[in-house]
Amino acid sequence: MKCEPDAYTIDDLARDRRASWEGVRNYQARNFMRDDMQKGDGVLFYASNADPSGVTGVAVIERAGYPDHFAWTPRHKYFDPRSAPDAPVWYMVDVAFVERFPETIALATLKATRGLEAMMVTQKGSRLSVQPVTKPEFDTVVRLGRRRSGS
DNA sequence: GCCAACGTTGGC
DNA sequence: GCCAACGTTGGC
Repeated sequence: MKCEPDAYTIDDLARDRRASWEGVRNYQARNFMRDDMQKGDGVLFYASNADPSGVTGVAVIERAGYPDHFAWTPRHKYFDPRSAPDAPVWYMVDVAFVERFPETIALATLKATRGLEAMMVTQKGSRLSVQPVTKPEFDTVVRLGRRRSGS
């Protein structure tokens, strides 16, 4: 799951311990949250538009997809008149903090790592803010994150 | 700040 | 339903 550091970081999540992931306004990303993400699923926290951009830590799905009520909150920045309580258009999940990597695993590192060639985020033009990750990919990235800590 | 890639909108 | 115009994302 991607987020720009200006908006939210893994450190923010470490402090808050839990956060709702509202504001996703892309249908494909919504479908992943609404249909596929289950409580207990691992999450790679990705800082986009960062220096460097990359995976900064791990979270876990704390609550599976549910309607993004900010979409029907007038004057909220995520308001969308197409969505309504009886016919929600947008969905969100809740995530909980798991761990923060000592160093960002930069996108360039992900691209250079064997086993991540097919990972969505390493593909050109990969803009989706919520992307599926396979178990082997997840494990490979977590291993990278921990290796850099010397642990 | 540039700009390629991509998604969405809307005229026809 | 096509597709040009436009807006956004996000790496660099």
